[in-house]
Amino acid sequence: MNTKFITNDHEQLARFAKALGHPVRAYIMELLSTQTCCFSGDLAEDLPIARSTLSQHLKELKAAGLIQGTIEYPKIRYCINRENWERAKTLFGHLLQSIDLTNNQCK
Amino acid sequence: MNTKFITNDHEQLARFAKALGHPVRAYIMELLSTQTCCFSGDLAEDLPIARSTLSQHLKELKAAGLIQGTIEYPKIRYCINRENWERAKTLFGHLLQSIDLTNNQCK
DNA sequence: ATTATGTTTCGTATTTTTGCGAAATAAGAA
DNA sequence: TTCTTATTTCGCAAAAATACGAAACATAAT
Repeated sequence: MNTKFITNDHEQLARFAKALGHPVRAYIMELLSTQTCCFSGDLAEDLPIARSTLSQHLKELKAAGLIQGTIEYPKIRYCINRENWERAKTLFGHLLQSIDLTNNQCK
Repeated sequence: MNTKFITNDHEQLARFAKALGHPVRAYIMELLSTQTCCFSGDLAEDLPIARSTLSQHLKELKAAGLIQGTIEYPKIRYCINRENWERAKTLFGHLLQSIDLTNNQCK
């Protein structure tokens, strides 16, 4: 996108939103909100998808910057990327809260 | 998705997130956070995309329940869908805030 | 050196998304 | 009735997302 109206913030928000835009990925992020870390294998036991598919979802979350992985052979420990999560929090928070619905109603 | 782990909330969050997962749609929602309503034609003048493409983005936001349109010939007035926006606020808010990053760090 | 383990990458198929221009639509104005 | 206006729907093409199984990978254990 190249316009003076669509800003980097819009692009970044869209990138984060897109990453959360699949039930499996939403589930993973929610799981990481209740426990500090997780492993691909544990997720695979809960989810009705192939391990290779799960791996791709993790890859996408990582590409969007929402998670990061550290190798602990033979496993890989995934956890939230703090810095980017704060950014997502700010961007979503701004959008969601700024709308004062009491004053924002089409009659 | 059909698993006891992925809930309706995950599905709904993903649906909202997916709708926000494009710069143009993120822009539109942000615009609707600063002004009560907008018209497709006004958006079209700001955005570097075809009107038919813009129309599809509006259609998707509508399908996700984030906006609604009321006809005012020859225009259509778009505004936020209050009820669903509250739901989105709750779902995103829950996910984003629940993560206490001070206690959620992989060493 | 071989095997075992947890995970990813590769190759491929299917579906969905994104985008455009042309045509259709619906109602008000002339 | 015909024209104008704002927007959508249609038909299509190109790109991206989703999914799978098979093969590859990297290291630790045997």
